[in-house]
Amino acid sequence: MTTEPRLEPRREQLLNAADRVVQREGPSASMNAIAAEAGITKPILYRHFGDRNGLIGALTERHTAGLLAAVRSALNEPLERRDRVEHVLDVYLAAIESRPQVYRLLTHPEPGDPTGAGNALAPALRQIAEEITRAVQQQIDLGQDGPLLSETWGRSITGMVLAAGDWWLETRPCPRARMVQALADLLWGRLAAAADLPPMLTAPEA
Amino acid sequence: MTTEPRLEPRREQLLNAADRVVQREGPSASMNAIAAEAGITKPILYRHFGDRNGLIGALTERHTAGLLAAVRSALNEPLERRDRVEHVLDVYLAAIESRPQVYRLLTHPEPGDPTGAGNALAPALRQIAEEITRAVQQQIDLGQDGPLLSETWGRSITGMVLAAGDWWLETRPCPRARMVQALADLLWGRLAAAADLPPMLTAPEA
DNA sequence: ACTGCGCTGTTACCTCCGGTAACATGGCGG
DNA sequence: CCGCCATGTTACCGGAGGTAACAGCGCAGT
Repeated sequence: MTTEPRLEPRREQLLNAADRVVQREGPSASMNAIAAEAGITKPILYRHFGDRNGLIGALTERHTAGLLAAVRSALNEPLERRDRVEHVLDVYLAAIESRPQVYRLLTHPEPGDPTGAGNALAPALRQIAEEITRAVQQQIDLGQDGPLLSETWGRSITGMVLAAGDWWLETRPCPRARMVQALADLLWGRLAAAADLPPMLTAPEA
Repeated sequence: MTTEPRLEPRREQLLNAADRVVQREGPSASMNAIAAEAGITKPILYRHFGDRNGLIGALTERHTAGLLAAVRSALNEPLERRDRVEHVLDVYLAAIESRPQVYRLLTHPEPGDPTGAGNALAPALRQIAEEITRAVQQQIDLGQDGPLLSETWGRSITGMVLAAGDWWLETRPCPRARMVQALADLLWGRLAAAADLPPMLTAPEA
């Protein structure tokens, strides 16, 4: 995105090394470890990327493109609305399932930057949220509240799928298709539509 | 929760100091800074709390109780379902609004612990998620999929409100009541029910 | 052929952090 | 008077991110 790969080959090699280390050790890999994997020492890394945030930023930018493109394309698939939503959910879950370590990096980077933090959504996820917002705005008629609702919902849906996806990856409580159904059902208001259950008595042991 | 306050007064004093520092400097405050605020030096902190995670853990436990109790009570309010949900949302947003730094600590702690991380939901939020799960299970008839759906939805709703709440707190795009409406509308399937918008043509500039 | 420049690389160091070891002090019940 | 226990200290360790200073190498330009 920022520069063509062919123009900065050394940078690409270093990013490849960093990628390998992060796959192996997680996003908290040290700069020393990355430098060692690349067969060099720290100062070179800093020359190329400025600081740690620059490195992991460049690393995430690489992978963000793919996920973002997949989600965007899913959002514009010519399907019935419910099928489209299910498709988007499935694409996201399939992505985090196929390469968990990569997407852990995108979804849960080490904050590091104390300025303006306190945000649940990492940059890659913010981009996804914006994509959802845009899609909602373009495809659905929400009246005059459209802008506020679509902005809110973009972030909300992203946070929802993020939390659900993390939990699903960790505990694998069900196959992917069922998870997609559960999330789509929630968005389709099944929580609101389902019948009441009789209130629990104080002693249900009888 | 773990110990009565009166039994360990020193510990409470230290936690008070830590609290002050975290309010002032955010969750990444150093142990030295906390010790200095308490008028002592590091080793005493480590004697009382073991390590940094112990300290911030004790600190979060303190505040978690209040938020959790508020949410739980809201979940059991005898209202119509929509009103109850709105009430829960409002309680949560009011809480993070009233003391943002405190709830930033609960919702976005410094990970620190590399084992088993990669989870979007901090401990306090996991407890909220469980509370929602329990409420859904007790109050709503979801058929035989109940357990899976309620577990999924508990996490999902928590993640959704977390992301939306963070964004709302940061940018304040609307008053709280409107935010509550936007979120409740999403849960009530308005995304599914709203009318289609005509597909954008390739050149809408004409 | 020499010079300058830009890129690659190194060693050695700084500061700050979480965490620990070793030692000193003071109150208090037996 | 004696332990004992909690309180407190200074001084240190290893490792993190980050930087300064220096060294080689290839390759233009004159």
